[in-house]
Amino acid sequence: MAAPLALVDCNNFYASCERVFQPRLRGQPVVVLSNNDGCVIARSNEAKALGVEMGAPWHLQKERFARLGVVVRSSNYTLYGDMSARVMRVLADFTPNLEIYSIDEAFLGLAGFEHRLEAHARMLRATVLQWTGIPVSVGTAPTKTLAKAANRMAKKNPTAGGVALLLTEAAQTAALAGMELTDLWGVARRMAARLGEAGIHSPLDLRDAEPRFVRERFSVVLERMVYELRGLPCLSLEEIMPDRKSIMASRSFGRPVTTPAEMAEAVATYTTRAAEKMRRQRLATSSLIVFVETNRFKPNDPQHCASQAVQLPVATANTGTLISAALRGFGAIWRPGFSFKKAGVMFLDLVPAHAVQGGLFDAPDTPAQQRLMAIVDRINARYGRDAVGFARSGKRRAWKLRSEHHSPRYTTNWDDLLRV
DNA sequence: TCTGGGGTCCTAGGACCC
DNA sequence: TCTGGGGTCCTAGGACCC
Repeated sequence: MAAPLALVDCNNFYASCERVFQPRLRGQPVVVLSNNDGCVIARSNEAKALGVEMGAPWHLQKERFARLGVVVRSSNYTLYGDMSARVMRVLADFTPNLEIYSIDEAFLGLAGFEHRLEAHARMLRATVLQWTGIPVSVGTAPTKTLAKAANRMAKKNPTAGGVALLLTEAAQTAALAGMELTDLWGVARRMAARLGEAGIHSPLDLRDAEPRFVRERFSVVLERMVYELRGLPCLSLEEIMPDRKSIMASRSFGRPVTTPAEMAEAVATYTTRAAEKMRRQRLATSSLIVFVETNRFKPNDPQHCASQAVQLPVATANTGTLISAALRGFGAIWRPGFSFKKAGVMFLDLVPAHAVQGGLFDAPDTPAQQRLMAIVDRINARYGRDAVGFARSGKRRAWKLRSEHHSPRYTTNWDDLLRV
């Protein structure tokens, strides 16, 4: 059998975070609301038991919540991010192979723990609870897809104690028999409908389907799922988190926005926020999209949803440059006479940005350049963060050198660099 | 009045190249 | 009748996830 892995998932994560800091909320129905307090994005078990739906618009539920005694919290993403980091640090003590999958989930490679998988899972669960106050569920299985299913069992089954293992085919068959297609990781409503048309009505049907048929009729993704359900791993543990491929900042407005000045301000604000996020991840962009939307929930109002891509000559993480580019794009899609509900900015074509303060950015391409960047980083760490940077002029890549004794100059000669 | 904010991957089709 | 074939890149749109 493949080396087992575990999926650890924080229970009702945002609601649990609120409880850590307000213990009196324990045992009470708690919901957390989205930005602008628009709709429900997290529910405690007690709230779920009362029939509170995910995504329920708050303005339609206010009175009902009050009647039922549901405690309502506005979301606090900074807090949740911090709690997430604490949980992940504890998990790192329980495996050498950790993949942080989302703010509240992680996969743990468990090679070497085969002889005590259940005890390990229970110890992990107790430790996370004790050190962070967050309850988690642990699902252990030979593949990620089955670990997801195991995790679901651990959550649903009150006698499981938050831990479930799907290590044998018999256990896997029994578990899948109790699930709907849409309970599977990667199958949502539309895909389930299409599968139904092909005579696949349950997770067991899918597991036992012919992989080639599934690939031809559907996709390679679904074919992989067939194998995963059979216990043959197709999705590996990704311990190194790859760089983001896009970064977005967008918001719905609390009230309709009709003037270009207000819209432009929103675009500038979101651009600033996205640029901050991007710099935190040491990335830069040469391509952005700005978009605006009217209120899609008011079909009788005039609708205008538009987006505009803007290309920059070089990758940058400079807020001013990005704002002026975003506003240029905004100018192309702004139309008077509409009530806008939402706007946003997305950065694409992200490249590693080795920061040059106030300068240009570009990414090292070749392995040789990457090795050189490691040297550059060390020089900068020792002599100040922008002692050496690099830039690009047209298609020509050049290193930008600075020191106390020389004015900045560009070079393509590595030996120059090593003399700095 | 009021309905989230992020992300990823795959596919299909067209342009273009040799 | 047939009208090269293979490869890459780009874009738009769909589907899914947390």
